[in-house]
Amino acid sequence: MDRIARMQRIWDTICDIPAGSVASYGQIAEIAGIPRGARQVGHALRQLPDGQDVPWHRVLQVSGRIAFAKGSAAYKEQSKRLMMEDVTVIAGRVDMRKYRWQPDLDELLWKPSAAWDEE
DNA sequence: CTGATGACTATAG
DNA sequence: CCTATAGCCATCA
Repeated sequence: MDRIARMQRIWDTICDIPAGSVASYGQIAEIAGIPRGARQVGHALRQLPDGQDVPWHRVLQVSGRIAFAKGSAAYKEQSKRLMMEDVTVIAGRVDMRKYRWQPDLDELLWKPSAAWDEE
């Protein structure tokens, strides 16, 4: 799997996160078929071109914290977007137990590109 | 090839 | 809860 395909799968997986839910970098990596690829998810998002419909703001650290430095422009933007989806953000933190995305088997089967077709 | 880096994570104190 | 450490792994100089 080359660099482009990996990015594409990461973006595709993030696009599956429903509004009002969030996921961690590691969770996205795992679903995209890249175990221990949390940093690669961050890397793919860093390269994300503007004007794309990828809901990058729904991706948080496993602790529920926003990955950007508190007060930075990106931090504010992400916080704002989450609030717009009725996700409560307190001091840059989200309650993962409440908002964490939990795709069921059907949802995964519906998008085979994600979980098992790695070759 | 080697070492540094980073939108990460798990663990220990 | 926070910091420090140690793994992690694709990229890049």
